Amino acid sequence: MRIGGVAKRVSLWDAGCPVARALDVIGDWWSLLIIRDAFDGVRRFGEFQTGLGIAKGMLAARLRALTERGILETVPASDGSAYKDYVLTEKGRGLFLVIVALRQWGEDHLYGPRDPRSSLVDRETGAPVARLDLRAADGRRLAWSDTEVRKVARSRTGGS
Amino acid sequence: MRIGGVAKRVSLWDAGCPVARALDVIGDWWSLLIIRDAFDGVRRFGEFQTGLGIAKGMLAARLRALTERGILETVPASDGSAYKDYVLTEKGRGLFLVIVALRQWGEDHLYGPRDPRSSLVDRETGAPVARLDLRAADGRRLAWSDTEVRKVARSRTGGS
DNA sequence: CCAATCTGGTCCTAAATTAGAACTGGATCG
DNA sequence: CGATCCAGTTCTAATTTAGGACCAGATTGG
Repeated sequence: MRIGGVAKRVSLWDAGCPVARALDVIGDWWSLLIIRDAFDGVRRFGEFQTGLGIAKGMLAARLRALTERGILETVPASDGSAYKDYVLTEKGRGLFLVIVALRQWGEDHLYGPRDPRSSLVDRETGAPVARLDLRAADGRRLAWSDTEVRKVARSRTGGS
Repeated sequence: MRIGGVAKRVSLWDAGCPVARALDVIGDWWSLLIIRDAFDGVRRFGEFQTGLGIAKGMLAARLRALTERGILETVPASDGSAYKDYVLTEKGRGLFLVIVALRQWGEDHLYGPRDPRSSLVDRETGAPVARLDLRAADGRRLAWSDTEVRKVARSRTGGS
């Protein structure tokens, strides 16, 4: 007997691991790109749609999900029209360093020295921002091998 | 006439934006969780499979893709058996700060004060690591609104 | 050495998700 | 007021995912 599985996407929410839970919220193909555009000042449905090249149905579903999860909120359009803007909440703005970390990794490992790419700069000086680094509570720089995940209770869904 | 679309997943690779290109490589549902587990010392197929609760077919496909993309590599099993281990390459280890940024955001916004969760600590002192922060080249702390993405040439695929 | 079990996959099927295009209804513009 | 724009919704087809069954080597136990 050979019955097919149920393809319902698994949820990562019930994990003791904040990484898993974060990915449950923003770990799909489009959410972080929408959020990236929101950081760049994109606010309107149509702007997201043409900028990303995403299907309208997907975009509508993602904007709805991100709004329900408190990452975006809708406000009256800033141009005075009857439409609405999608803007980041405080929680959504908290994702800035996730975007920056992705950007720096991409710059380091996915482009050749001459490949054209955008760059994140200090608005005041125009110079590229510094690299992120991990530090101990007392300020010492830490490599990944200097750290470990302290596990909590028993959780069946995630290692860390 | 009403024909359905082709559902082939779009590629983000051809973007001038390092964020988009990074997500093209590790932006799916499972890759970052596999990488997270690899940082925690998981090396064997079966360990990933039972730890993540992922279907074996998906896991095999993801490990293959991550290996092809130079994020993981296979080495002879460390226990001397004829099997092989999956370990992070230098490129893969570069994703550590992405995981840390996701973790810190999750800790801040997805858990209540008493919800049990794992924690990343300095191995030497056992104290939680410091929060990531963004700095200018000269060391000034920067908020997201102090930065901007400087766009490059014309790229039709991504805003930043 | 042989059988049972374990490991690391592949293959198949059903269900869910995605892409793309058509359609719709209200807002705006001329 | 008619044409057009904006922001979706709806529909269909293709792809992806989840979950078992299945299978070939490696390992273990007797």
